[in-house]
Amino acid sequence: MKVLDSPFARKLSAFVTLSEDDLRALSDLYGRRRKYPAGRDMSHEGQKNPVAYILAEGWVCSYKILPSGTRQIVDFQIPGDFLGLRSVLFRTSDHSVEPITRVEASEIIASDLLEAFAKRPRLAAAVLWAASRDEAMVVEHLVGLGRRDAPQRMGHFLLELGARLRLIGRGTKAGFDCPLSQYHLADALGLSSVHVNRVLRQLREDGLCTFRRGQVEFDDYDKLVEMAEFDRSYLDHDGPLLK
Amino acid sequence: MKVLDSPFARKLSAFVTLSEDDLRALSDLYGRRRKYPAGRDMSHEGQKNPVAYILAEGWVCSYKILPSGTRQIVDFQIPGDFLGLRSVLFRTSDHSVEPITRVEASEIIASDLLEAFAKRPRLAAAVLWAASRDEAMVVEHLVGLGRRDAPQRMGHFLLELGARLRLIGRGTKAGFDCPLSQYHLADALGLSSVHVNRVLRQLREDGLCTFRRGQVEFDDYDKLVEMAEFDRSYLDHDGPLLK
DNA sequence: CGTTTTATTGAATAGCCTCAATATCGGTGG
DNA sequence: CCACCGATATTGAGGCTATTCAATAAAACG
Repeated sequence: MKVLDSPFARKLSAFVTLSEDDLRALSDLYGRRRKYPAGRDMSHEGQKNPVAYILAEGWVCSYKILPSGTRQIVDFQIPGDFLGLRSVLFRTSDHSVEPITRVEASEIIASDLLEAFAKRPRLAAAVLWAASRDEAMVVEHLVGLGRRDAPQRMGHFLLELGARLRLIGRGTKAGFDCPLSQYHLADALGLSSVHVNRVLRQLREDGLCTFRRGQVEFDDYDKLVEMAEFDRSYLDHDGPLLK
Repeated sequence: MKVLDSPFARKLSAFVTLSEDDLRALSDLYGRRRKYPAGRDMSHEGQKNPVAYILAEGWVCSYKILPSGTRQIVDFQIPGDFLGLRSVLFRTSDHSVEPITRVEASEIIASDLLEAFAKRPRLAAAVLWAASRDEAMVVEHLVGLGRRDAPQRMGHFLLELGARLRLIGRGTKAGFDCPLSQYHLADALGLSSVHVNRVLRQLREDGLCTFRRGQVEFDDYDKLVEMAEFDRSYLDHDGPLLK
């Protein structure tokens, strides 16, 4: 019953009711499991091999590099997340993917995926739900970059991560383990790493949360939610319409 | 042969070869055509009626309002663009939609769409391509907010709009008609309207482009491309894999 | 342990914002 | 057709946020 308890299954089950058969179909999907070392890119912008994965273990980020050399991280993937779902449907991936920790990922064969969708509509619905949630997160990220100041952005980001991790049993309202460096935070939040450091200090001194040595602690969860104007409804919207 | 020359068909045809039959199936999709006045929202955040449209005429924007009252525009839709494709698949739309000009849009019935997809895979592929391009634009927008300064952001934005409009025959390398106010630009680019004004002046004085009285003129297209580091490859990536 | 990466802090600066005032545009009704 | 009005655009002054440069400290790694 390993699959039933995989991060992927846990995440989906939280929003779409999946039968035993659905979950079994899911497990059949999993192809070869591969490991990737931290740091070396798994795929590059413009690359042309349509492969998708489900992250089983570890964290990765998707990013773009600008001509000036600066980097913008678009999103992070944690265990249970899809990786490159879009690049299965389209030839080129338009961003690069870097593993932040050592990563284990199960390859998904595009044709298998489509077949499983045809046979098990609830599974298809669940995966589409996940894809839609990912898109909602990107939109929320965009809104934050455009209209939130640094402390709010940071708070919002940590709260979102926390909520995602709780869903797969890797975090609580008290906090979570986080392998991100301040450079990662800077590149995700559109800030300089220096300022990230200052903002983290601010949050710590204000008794909102503490990020130290790979560990995020929510010192006052509710106050942080209020300060960051974190409204998690975009994360747990209803599942797709099932007829 | 009206459909063959609709903005939507023009856009799709530029990247996926569509047969006469494909285009006819497309035209059958179009439901009632509706008009909406400028200014009043077509749909609100959290609304629960899954309707999708294809924009036939006019401009709209999708945005989110923060608790503080500020607004972040996520993207603009121009003739030929899909509207609310996601809200057909999911119950709630997570953003609001405001028509910028008077708008004409054709309602798309969700079930019709899925039916047409089953019968005409190339059409499905084309629509998926369009959806993927939209997502790529959102990502590029995010990158701009995170890592580009105001003049670059503005230049990039105008160039992208120009490229999109050219695709539907509403613009050239010389410029295009643009109904956006400086407030729209500000809310899209994450700037204050005051600063938008200054940036536009800067671009004008530098001989890059002129935005005045609803008209964008590219005074030196190549120089603007260089200054904004505009790489349009995300806009015209290959069509989807067709077996 | 030495070496590299990551974190921390200070000082000076640049970019963008807010507030506020004025000008211009576009439409509307007399 | 003109006078008026609200919406949009323009410009200045001053302030705050986040940046860059630079130097040091602390962890992490082999």
